Amino acid sequence: MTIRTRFAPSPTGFLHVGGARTALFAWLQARANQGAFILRIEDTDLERSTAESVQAILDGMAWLGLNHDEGPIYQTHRFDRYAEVVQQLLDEDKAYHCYCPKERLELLREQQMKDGIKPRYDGKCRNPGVVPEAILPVVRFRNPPDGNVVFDDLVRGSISISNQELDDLIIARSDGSPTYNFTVVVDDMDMQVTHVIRGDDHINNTPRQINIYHALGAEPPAFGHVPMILGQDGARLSKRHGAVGVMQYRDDGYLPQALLNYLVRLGWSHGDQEVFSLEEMVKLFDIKDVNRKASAFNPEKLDWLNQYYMKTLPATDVAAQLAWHFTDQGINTQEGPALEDVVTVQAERVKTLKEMAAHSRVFFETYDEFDANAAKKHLRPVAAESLQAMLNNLQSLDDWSPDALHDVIDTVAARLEVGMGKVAQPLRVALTGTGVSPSIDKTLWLMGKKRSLEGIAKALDFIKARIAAQ
RNA sequence: GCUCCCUUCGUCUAGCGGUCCAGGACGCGGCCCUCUCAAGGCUGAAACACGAGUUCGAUUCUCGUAGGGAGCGCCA
Repeated sequence: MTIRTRFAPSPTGFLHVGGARTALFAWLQARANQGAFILRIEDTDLERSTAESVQAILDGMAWLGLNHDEGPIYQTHRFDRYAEVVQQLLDEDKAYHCYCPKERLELLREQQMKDGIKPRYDGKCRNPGVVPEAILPVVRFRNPPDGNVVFDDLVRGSISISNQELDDLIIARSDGSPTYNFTVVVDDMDMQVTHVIRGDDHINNTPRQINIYHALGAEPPAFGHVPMILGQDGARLSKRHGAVGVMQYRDDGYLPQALLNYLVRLGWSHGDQEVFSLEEMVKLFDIKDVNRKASAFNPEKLDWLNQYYMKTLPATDVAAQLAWHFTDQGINTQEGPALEDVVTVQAERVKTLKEMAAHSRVFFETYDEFDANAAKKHLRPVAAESLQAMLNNLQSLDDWSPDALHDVIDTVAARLEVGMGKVAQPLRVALTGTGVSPSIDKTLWLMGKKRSLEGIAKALDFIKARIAAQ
């Protein structure tokens, strides 16, 4: 049997990390078994669904690279089908019209809560009675009155609930529109979904959905309920609480590879392995290895993975993503070092691409003035000699490579009989205006000959002015 | 309130009755390296929620307790 999974978000906001991880697990379950992955948009809530949200979800999935084989299928396009199945259930007396006004239901709920029992519909309209004229009925599913629903959850094992806990849920509203628990079943059945992988907030819905499958004469799929993701404070992550959209991670400078790797390790493991490419995940993933416990989102570990991928992915791939951030920060990279070279030297000193772009601005734009503290500390009169020596030696250097540049610095330091630091720090300030940059040879290299010489000259002027002012 | 689910270092996790005075990773501390910042290497502190069973032996099995989460909608 071909494995078929689906991701079925409702378009009421962006794709957040919790949803993204659920999608990833469903996607992996399909890919790991040469199955099919279906994307379905559950937009039956006309009030809250928006086209922008649909687009945001599509964008998020595309950025992560979680491609689907079928869909996106919109539930709003399937209303005829749902109506047909509702009618079928009605005809077979597996569903019935309910005329109970909302007010009565309210009261019932309150009373039941007060009596310490689980609130549920009391079945007043189960048996046909007088049909009130002024009320548009809803359709309720006739849930089995007794027995247990038992299913073997792929991640949690056996779960059992008594039918007496379940009530006759509404499957069609008074305006005829179908409701969630019903449409999922019809869709998963029609789309021949074999493995339903979703958040564990759906565990309680599963038994009633299983009953609907049975009423429809269909075999229920296998269910795998993955745990929630918690915020750093341990509270559930949701659109309203701390969850940011996956596209926000793009904007913040994270690589999709890093986010995917981080997400997959939240709740899933393969021994002690921490780093997984998407290919490896596909090869090693098994829904049975997913944890039962909710896990807290830990930004530091994401940072670590992000840096890891910036360091280890081909520099050209990283550079392609980095370009977006330069543009985003208004940095023109036409004149200056190749972006791959920037990646190569900066990857080990920043956590995100956003930082990388910000810290690399100096390689593309001349700084305005020296950082006061750095200049005060390093652009002292004593530095003039080494800066002048560097200027002289650099002017005649044709091979502007890190190795050659390194030799020049060594030579100057040796001749002046000073340590590397005495030469490097003033030079660093001269080149970048600050006391912090990549190793000095790499900084020179990225800066390029012309701007390096300009910077040194500027620093020498600064020192002269300083001496004159004394 | 009722029902279902969950419980190993701060965090993510390994563990599937003896191999565990519990292993890895992030983070944190120390040392080394060092031209700044990093990166890297070595190293340290840090956990089986609690209580009963079962067993020769429980982190691992069972049951309670406590704590946490979810659901109980004409939302999905």
